[in-house]
Amino acid sequence: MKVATLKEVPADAETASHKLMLRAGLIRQLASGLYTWLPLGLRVMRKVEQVVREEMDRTGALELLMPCVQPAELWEESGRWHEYGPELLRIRDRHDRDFCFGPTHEEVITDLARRELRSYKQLPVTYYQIQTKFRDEIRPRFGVMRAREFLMKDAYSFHLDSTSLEETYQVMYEAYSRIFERLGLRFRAVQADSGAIGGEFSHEFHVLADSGEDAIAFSDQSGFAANVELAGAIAPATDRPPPGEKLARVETPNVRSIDEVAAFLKISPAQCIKTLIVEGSQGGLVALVLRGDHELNALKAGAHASVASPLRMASAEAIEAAVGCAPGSIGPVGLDLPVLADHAATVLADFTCGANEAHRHLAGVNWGRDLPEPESMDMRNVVNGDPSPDGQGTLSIARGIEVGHIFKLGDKYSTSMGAGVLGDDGKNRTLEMGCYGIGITRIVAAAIEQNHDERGIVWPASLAPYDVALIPINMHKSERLRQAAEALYQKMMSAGYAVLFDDRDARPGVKFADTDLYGIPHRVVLSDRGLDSGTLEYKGRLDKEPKHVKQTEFLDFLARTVTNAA
RNA sequence: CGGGGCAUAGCGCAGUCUGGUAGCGCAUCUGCUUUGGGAGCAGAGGGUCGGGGGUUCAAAUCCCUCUGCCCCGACCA
Repeated sequence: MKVATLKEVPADAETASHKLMLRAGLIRQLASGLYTWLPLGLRVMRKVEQVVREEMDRTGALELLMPCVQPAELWEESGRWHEYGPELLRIRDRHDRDFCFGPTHEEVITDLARRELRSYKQLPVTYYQIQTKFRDEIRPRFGVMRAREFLMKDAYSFHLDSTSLEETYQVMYEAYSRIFERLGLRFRAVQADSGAIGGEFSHEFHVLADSGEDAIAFSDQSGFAANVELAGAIAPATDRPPPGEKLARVETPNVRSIDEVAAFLKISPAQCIKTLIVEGSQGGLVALVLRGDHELNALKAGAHASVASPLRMASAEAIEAAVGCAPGSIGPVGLDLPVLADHAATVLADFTCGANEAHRHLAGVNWGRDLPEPESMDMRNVVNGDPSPDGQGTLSIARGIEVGHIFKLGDKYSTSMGAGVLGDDGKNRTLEMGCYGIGITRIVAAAIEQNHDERGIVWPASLAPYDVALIPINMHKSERLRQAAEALYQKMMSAGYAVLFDDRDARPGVKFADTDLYGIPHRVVLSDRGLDSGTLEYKGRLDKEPKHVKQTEFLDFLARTVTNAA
């Protein structure tokens, strides 16, 4: 192992996986969002690739490889040359022709399909590749978790009709589940928004980890699971209580946020409402009203006809001009803007809100009495304890890292790019498409997020760069130990194990610490002491104490202990 | 892109306010001692102080400018 480990972490690493990948020598940064994969890291990446490839092959998908660099013409055809925005890295060749570095491959595969697929008899078919992608992320972060250049498995399926697409979608769903199981990851498949790639329906696969960037909601009593972006909040079953208090204007000097208001007035945030001003779809502004302890769901709110989509918060100046006060003192009473309220805010009585004057709030406010009944809709993020949208059980919220995403694309690309086949009636039929992605490099980071301790990485067997670390103690002073260690190394290699032979002239503590940092699942220590007693020492990465195993029985012992020998 | 920060040896940092011989820890190399959880001692190498301009007798330090990187928000595998 020629790459040095680091005791100190580069200052710009924040997450556990990023720090550990740098410390253990898996990656080195070249520039923002660009990483070199060092030998140890590459071995892990290849492991992920291998599992993904095996499971894709098992579904009958066919591997191919498309170029990273793609001609602009194809993107013009699909319309995405203009839609995709600055995340698409555009480049020009020596003839001044436009190209991009592919962030995804729908255009290229659809172009291939329209050339190669002639007859319904060739369907259904699924192609996949494991290829480098480039997305010029606004803000790359967390090491390879959100890099600009990354390795992705992307698959595309082609069908005569939506029934066939549905079948393959199911096959992929199951293949994905097997992949993440085999990789030893705790994961969850959830309903998701299909985002910029387009299409009607999709699932995301999330590796569960507290550091995850996504929030996912799942029911304790049914299979319901969805990205919080998408999880419906059920309107409260209870009716609004009748007004019990008189409308009152209260002085709230320098009190702005909901938490500050609640603390100042000694009430619960759930008894306050917050009013957010967003841009309307026809210009102008719209007021969105939520219960104080709830968060706006931009996707839900943006879906309303009168709200600009995607949702855009109004600027402070626009608010000042329309309302006459700064954000922080806004409320729906007497507001000359369309008001949309979340269901949970609609059922509040005697609530507190901004007075549309600096340093003042209103208390004891009631819909219908003090201001018109609002239009009520679902526009908040679900929270822990909400009822499940399918009516079964309550929701829990967990953090997740999105490592896979499957879409039904329908005919979005096949129509715009003219991809069809002849049906059995001799007429041209537009292809139905599905697309299925897995972030190979992101999985490496996600696996570390989920599997590490204070000493370093703890690889699941299927991801470990080596099965076993072989550590001779003071080998450089003992010729018989050297011979024994090398003989054992050869024996283990012949038995099919991937062995990291730490033959450095280093002190044992250094080797132990590095082995733990690398996350090698199994460790074998060979010493003069052991040779004298005919034993070897074995310790699993998470074991507290080592075991002593007779040399003669060692390979049998390994065979029972190491589960993932190649 | 908006907001905030950083840039000094491979890594982590001090020095900058108040201009005057560029430092510390780790890592690296040599020697000796040591050798079961990141050894000790002695010595050594390693820097155009991110780039460019300016002020000054003198700039890591002051001024201008450019660049890179990181963090917080919208996007995504």
